[in-house]
Order: sequence, then structure tokens, then C-alpha cells
Amino acid sequence: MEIPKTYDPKQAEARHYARWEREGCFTPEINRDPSAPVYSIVIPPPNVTGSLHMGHALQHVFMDVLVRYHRMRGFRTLWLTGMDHAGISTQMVVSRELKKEGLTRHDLGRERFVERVWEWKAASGGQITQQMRREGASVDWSRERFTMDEGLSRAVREVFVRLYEEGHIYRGARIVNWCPTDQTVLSDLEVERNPQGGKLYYLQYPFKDSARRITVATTRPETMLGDTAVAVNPNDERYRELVGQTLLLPLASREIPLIADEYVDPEFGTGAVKITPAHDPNDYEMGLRHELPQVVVIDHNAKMTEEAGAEFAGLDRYKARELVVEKFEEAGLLEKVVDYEFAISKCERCKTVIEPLISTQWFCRMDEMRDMALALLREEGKPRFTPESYERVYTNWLENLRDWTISRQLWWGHQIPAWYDEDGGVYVARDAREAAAKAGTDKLTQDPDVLDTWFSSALWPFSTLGWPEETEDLRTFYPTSVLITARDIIFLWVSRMVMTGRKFVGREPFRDVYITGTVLDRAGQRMSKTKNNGIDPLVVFDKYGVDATRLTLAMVASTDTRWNDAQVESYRNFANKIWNAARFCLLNSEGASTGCGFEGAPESWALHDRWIVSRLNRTARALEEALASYDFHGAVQSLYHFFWDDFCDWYIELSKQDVTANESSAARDAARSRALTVLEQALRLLHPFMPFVTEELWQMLPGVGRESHHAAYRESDASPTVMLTSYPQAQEALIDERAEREMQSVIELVSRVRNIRTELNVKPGEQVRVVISAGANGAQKVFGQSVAQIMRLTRASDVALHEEMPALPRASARQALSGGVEVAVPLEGLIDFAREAERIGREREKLGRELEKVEAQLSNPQFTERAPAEKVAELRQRSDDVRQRISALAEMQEALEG
RNA sequence: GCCCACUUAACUCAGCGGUAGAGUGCCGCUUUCACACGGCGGAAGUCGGAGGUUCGAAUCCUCCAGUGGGCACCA
Repeated sequence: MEIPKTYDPKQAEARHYARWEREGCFTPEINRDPSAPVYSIVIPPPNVTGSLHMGHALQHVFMDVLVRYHRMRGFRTLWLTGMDHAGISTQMVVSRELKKEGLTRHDLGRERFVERVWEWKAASGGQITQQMRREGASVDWSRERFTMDEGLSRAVREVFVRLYEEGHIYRGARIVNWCPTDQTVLSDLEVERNPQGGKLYYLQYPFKDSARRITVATTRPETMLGDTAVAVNPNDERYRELVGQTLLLPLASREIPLIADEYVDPEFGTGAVKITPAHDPNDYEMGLRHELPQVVVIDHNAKMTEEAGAEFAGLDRYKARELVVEKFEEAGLLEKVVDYEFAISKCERCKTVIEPLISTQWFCRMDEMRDMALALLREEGKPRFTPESYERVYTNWLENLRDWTISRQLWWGHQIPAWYDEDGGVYVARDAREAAAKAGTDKLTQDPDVLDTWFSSALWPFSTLGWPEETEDLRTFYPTSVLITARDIIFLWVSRMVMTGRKFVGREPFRDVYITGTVLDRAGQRMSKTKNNGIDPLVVFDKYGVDATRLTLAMVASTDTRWNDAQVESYRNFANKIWNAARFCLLNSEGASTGCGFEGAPESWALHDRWIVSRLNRTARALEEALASYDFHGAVQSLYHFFWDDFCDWYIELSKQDVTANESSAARDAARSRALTVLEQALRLLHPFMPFVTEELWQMLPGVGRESHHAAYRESDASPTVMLTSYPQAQEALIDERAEREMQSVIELVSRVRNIRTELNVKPGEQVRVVISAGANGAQKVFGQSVAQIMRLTRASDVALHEEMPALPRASARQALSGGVEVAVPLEGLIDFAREAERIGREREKLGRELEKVEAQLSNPQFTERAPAEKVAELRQRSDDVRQRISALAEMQEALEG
């Protein structure tokens, strides 16, 4: 058999995914066990405009690990994928294309524009679906969904109608966040606030009936044209007498009142605030409280209106600002201008400064659904967040939830299912026919607006499964098992899914929520398009392989982590290590039986065999525990150390002599079978994390086939694959504490002898003699069984075992081990006495320090009285052990001096 | 301003009440027949600071500092 020395990830990655997909391995239907438990995950649908970034790759790894793991455990497993129509983003992308042709969407008209978007989607949307295949994501492509699909659109209309009928959805004029560039309203969550350097202008407004003036401070002087009051705090001594008086609004020549409101902070600015109800959310609220008129001076294009006055009408808001300031200065009413830093609201997509405007929009009241979500958490602990701390983030937000602006002035999206008759009557219905029936006429016009993209996303866990139909999929896979996502959409998405799921399906959409960490760049900054500091996962795949990248991401788990190529490289090396361990087993597989090689009672097996089986089962147990608690970091650690340290460094080395024997024999074949068996089990354990290298190697193993599959998959037509084998489950009976302890003492012995060899400069090729005194307890038997292995691993010509250390030549290097074991390496003609004395001295010092610490604790009566007896006994044991080793070392030093 | 998380070896991170760990890097030795993307051995940390609880604290509590994030904003 020809096997290259180095693993080539690309080769393996190109081979397996297409076959898995073709043979239906990713669909739940592959599972033929009617009583199989169900495991399901819906993917956070990436934008149709999106391409794969590190954040996706990160989430996908966790989902794929869990999905592959549960599939191997025989669960009827569904990982449902799809895409989001991403209203604003997609409309922007297609508009940009049109611009290249010198067109705007208005030139096309709505219908043709929407057609054009669909064409764009067909041609270049959804790059990410191909990229996900590259990741190895075992999603069920046969159930792929798109938020604008007919089925999902129907769910959207159904939810809208029901919410409307129950009075949760209403239409009205409110102050909203308006993006003058995108020409649409935005929800609070689509607005970002950034600190920005600006100016604070102090403007003076004269009183009507006196020569007095009052000074107000503002960052937006142009809005003063729409002022309808000035407010002060009712307890502010400076202004108390003046409240109720009339002011003359400069430039506008309008009379406005001086009012009192608790909202005003007397400490800030001058303690007097200009009130512009039509252009500021806080002023809007105050305007309602005081029944102030709303004067609209800025329009949807962020230009001044006629109402702003002839001089200003048509001016851009920033031009108007300059002009207002100029006019105030001319009038001697500009008190001062100071530099000031404040938070400015911008459109999350296009970064244009938001203009708060009064506009007629559709809103959704959240109080009832909010209360249901809070009760669900309080009473049933659902969803359960990992890490737990996000539970508070979630509840705090819910508690302060306000009405949700759900309409958008876009063309791409779910058009609002509301129709108007010629008299302006509103008919909310599932379709035009139903609306016509309600209206008693078909002379209706549908509302031109579409719904917020997140409205459809909020329904994702059930709309994708066929709701409102009572489908088989909905019954089977809802609620899903876990939702995995980044923390930035807990509000935008997670909370809304909980609310709609609970309300419309009657159950929570998922039991658990796992919030991933964030992959930061090398400098600790978030990766972003604008900073251009993103690391492309596809480039990393090319450089180090998908499996290595997956392990790196799995290690990130829920901690924010700086990207570090060295980490990926180390897992690339790990993949190579797996490859070569398998290579060794395969090159020595001739004669291996189809049986597992572990025949008969475990007590009859060699120590290293009992040990590796114990380690294997312990690892399986650790994996089960880690994955049940979403401890991906711990899971990777366990796998890595089991495979590299236990299997490669020790098991293969310990069994090498048997496995590589020249003569064919039953013993050799059994040893070969055992190595292959452990390897095969290890590949299964690794598979959810490293699907490609494990499949590549598993395919080469002798004796694997469909009969290796989990019972649930044996009847399926899929060709043999490691992904359908059963995941190793820990058998407690095979976890052998004693074997692990005994093996540990052999490992310690070998390590100490190697240490002597290195420290005393014994050449690698030089053979040594090893003398062991094992005391009267069982250690002698343990080492006795392992003599051949000890010889091999320490390059010894001879291993002598004694109860007591015999007389040794002065030129001997010695080590005291735990459990009263001593080892000596006679080194006639090689040993440097001074150097050896020094080495022993160092060792003795180290132990001395430890003894001091242990003794201090033991001599503390508080400790011996209050600590658990078990802990005290443990410490006494250690104290004895260290003491014994120290005295052994002292003896050795004396011998050297003698 | 409020809330949350983080601060452990040079770097990236585990550990979260009972002898300080891993990977990378570093220092030796090593191309012996699975693997130099390897093997063997080794050095390296007053666990951000200060208090407190406890027989015992990296781990629990309080305060402080720094970093990151979220929420709310004062016009």
C-alpha cells in the first residue's frame, strides 16, 4: 500500500462531501429507526448577499460538530439551512448594479425591479451555500429555505393578519428613525450610535413681554425653526417665575410658551431646552405630554420644508444649520459655540445620519409577547443560555422593550398584506381576494411598504418547517434542540423567535441558546469590512486545511479570541499526526484479523492494552460530558491529548515491537488488530470535529463496511462512511483506574531514565543498563511485565528488577520516583560526578520546597481538624512520599561523594 | 451613567475552593525503519492591584485599575 508521508487536506476535502450529499447522508430520512430520538438545529440564515466570513465559519463548526455527533449517536438529525432575503442590503446591491447601467429602480418600476432582484439572486446570490459545502457542513440541502419562498411568505402574512386581528399590529403616525439615503424607516435596532465630535450652540430666545432672553443649548440649530416650546425643570429656581410666559421664536417669528417638565436636567447646559416635537424623539414625547403643535421643518430627503420659511425651504439640513447660526449671530442672539462630543445615530447599513421624523408606519406592540417570553424564562428556564450570563442581557432588554416599527419603504421584501379602498379604509388580509371579500369591493390598493426583514426571520424555526400547516416536519423537528449564534443578534433575532414561536406554535423554538465568542484580528479588534481586517476562512482552508481550521474555531468556543495562525498550524500538524499514526497502522496491517484483537476477559490483556482501552473509554466519557454542556474547548483538548499523547506517544510505541515483528504470528496479528481497532474508534471520536481526514483514513481501514454503521443507518443505501458509524460510548467497566495508575508508573520510570540520559549527555545510540528497586509492593510485578518495553523505550541493554536497591557502582545516576521506586543507571566511564551531584541537588531542593509547603499545612491544627479527612490523608500520603524520595536522594548524594 | 465579560508563562488560551496547565515560541539533544507538520529532555508564571470570607483562594465576596462589549443617553 502506498501512503504519502504527509496528509494533503485538499485531496481529501475534494473527495467526500459530494458523495455524502449525493447519498443523502445529511437528511434525517437516512435514519431508518422509527423510534430514534430527534435532534434538530436551524441555521441563522445568512444574507443572500453574503459571503462566508469567520463569524459564519465559527457558528457552523459548532453546529456541525453537534449535528454529526448526534447523527452518529443514532438521532434522527436535521440541520436546516437557508438564506435571508436581507431587504435593505439586497436592494442596495441590485440598485448599485442598475446604477452602472445608468438606471435607478424608479426607472424600472416596482414589478420589474423585483424581477431583477430575483434574477440577481439566481445568478449571483447565495455564494455562501457553496462555501458551506467547503466547510463540510452537514446541512440538509433538500430542505433549504429562503425567507421569500412562497411557504415562508405565507407564514409571514398569516402572522401579520393574526397579530393585526388581535390588536398587536397597528398603523399610525409616530416619530421614527428615517434614513434619508435609503429612504426608509428603520427600527431602533438597525440604528447605531457613535460618539462624534461636534458643537453645542447656545441660542438666545427673547421673551415677548420683557427685554429678557432665555438661552438654550442645542447640537442641531436648524431644528429651532420647528420649535414649539422651551422647557425647564419645574424645580429650577432660576426659571420658576418665568414658566408660562411667552417667547418669541427668532427667525420664525412665532410665539412659543416656556413650559416646565421633569425631563429637563437643570445641570446640563443652561437648564433650558428647546423643544422640537417633529424632529426629536424626546421632544416628541414631551410634545405629547404638553399638547404642543408639531411643526415639520425637515422632509424625507433631509431638506428644509416650506414651513421652515422661505429663506430656508429646500436647503439641506447642514446648509440650513450654517444659515441659522449666521442669522442668530447677525441678530446678536448667538451666545457662544463650544466643542462638544455626543452620540450620533446612523443607519447601520449606509452610515447616513438618521433624521428623526414623524411618519405613518406600521408598528407591533410587544407587551404581550414580551410578557410571555419573560414568563417562559422565569417559569420554565427556557431558553437556557450558554454562557449563562447572556440570560440577563436578554431579560434586561425584554423588560425595556418598546413597540417595533415593522414597515419599511422598500420594494424587496414581504409586501404588507393590507389593502386600502378608495375612501382610505384598511383591510388586512391573507391575500387580495380575502381583502376584497372583507371590503366588499376589489377596487383596492395594497400598501406599498414591505416588512422589516427581521419580521420573517422571527418565524424561521417554524416557517421553515411548514407552519401554518401542521406538517410532519413541524411535528417532528419543532422545537429545535439548540440555537447557535453570535451575541449581536440576541435582541434582533433570538428574542423575537422566542416570542413568535411561543405565540404561534405554542412552544419555545429551541431549548438551548449557545452564544459564540468573537474571532478578533491579531490586534484584538473586531473584524469588519470597513476596517478591512477580516481573515477569509477560505484562505485559511487553503493554507491549513478545513479540519485544522475547524479545530481552531472549536477551541474559540464562547470566548473572544484573537486570531492566530500558529494555532491553526498546530492543528494542521495534528491532522498530519493522525495521518501518520494511521499510516503506521496500515503499513502494518497485513494479517490483522477482522476481529478487534481485544479477545477474552480484560484481566487477561497486557497492561498497555488495558490502559489504552481505559483511556479510550475515558475520552468517550469526557466527550459526552463536554458536548452535553457545550464545552467545545474541553472536547478538543480531550481528543487532542488522547490521540497524540496516549495513542501515538505511548500506545503505538509500547506495542511497536509486537506490531512490527518480522515473523507472522497470531500474537503479531492480534497486536495489529488492536492498534487498528483503537485507531478506528479514535477516528469516530474525532469525526464530528475533523470530518475530512477521518473519512479519508477510515475508508482505507481493513474490515470496515456498512456493518460498521450505527443500527439506524444499516438499512440505508449509503455507502460505508465513518459519519454513519456509531459514536463510541463510554463503557464504565472498561475504565480501569488500576491499569491507568500502573501505566503511569511505567511512563514515569521511562521518563526519568530518559531524563538521566539527556542530562548526563549519554549519546542517543549508546545503550545503558537500568536497575530498578521496586520495593515490596506490587510495583515489581508491574515493571516485570513491562521489561521489554522499558528496554526499548529507554534504549537499555538490560533491565534489572530488585526489591531493594543493590550495591551500585559509584558511577551511577539515580532517581527516586513516587511510590518508593528507585531507578539507577550505572554509567561507568560516562558519568561526571560533580554534574550528577548537582542534578540530584536540584531535584532535592525542589522536593524540599514541596515538603515544606505540605508540612506547613499538615502542622496547622485548623487544617487537620476542619478539612475533610480524605484531603488530610491524601496530604499525609504525599508528605511520606516526598520524604522518602528526599532521603533516597540524600543517600545517592552520599554514595557519589563516597 | 448603568449592566456584562475579560485581565493566568513571551504569544493565544484552559482551569474557577484543595500539589499552577495546554498549544505555539524558547533552550539542549536527535534525520533510529508512522510522522522533522516528527521524537526525547528542559527552562519559563508573586494567576491585574488592594482588602475580606475560609483550615485553605487563580478560583467566592467588596473596592480599584485596565481592556472589550451591550444598554441608555443631556438638549
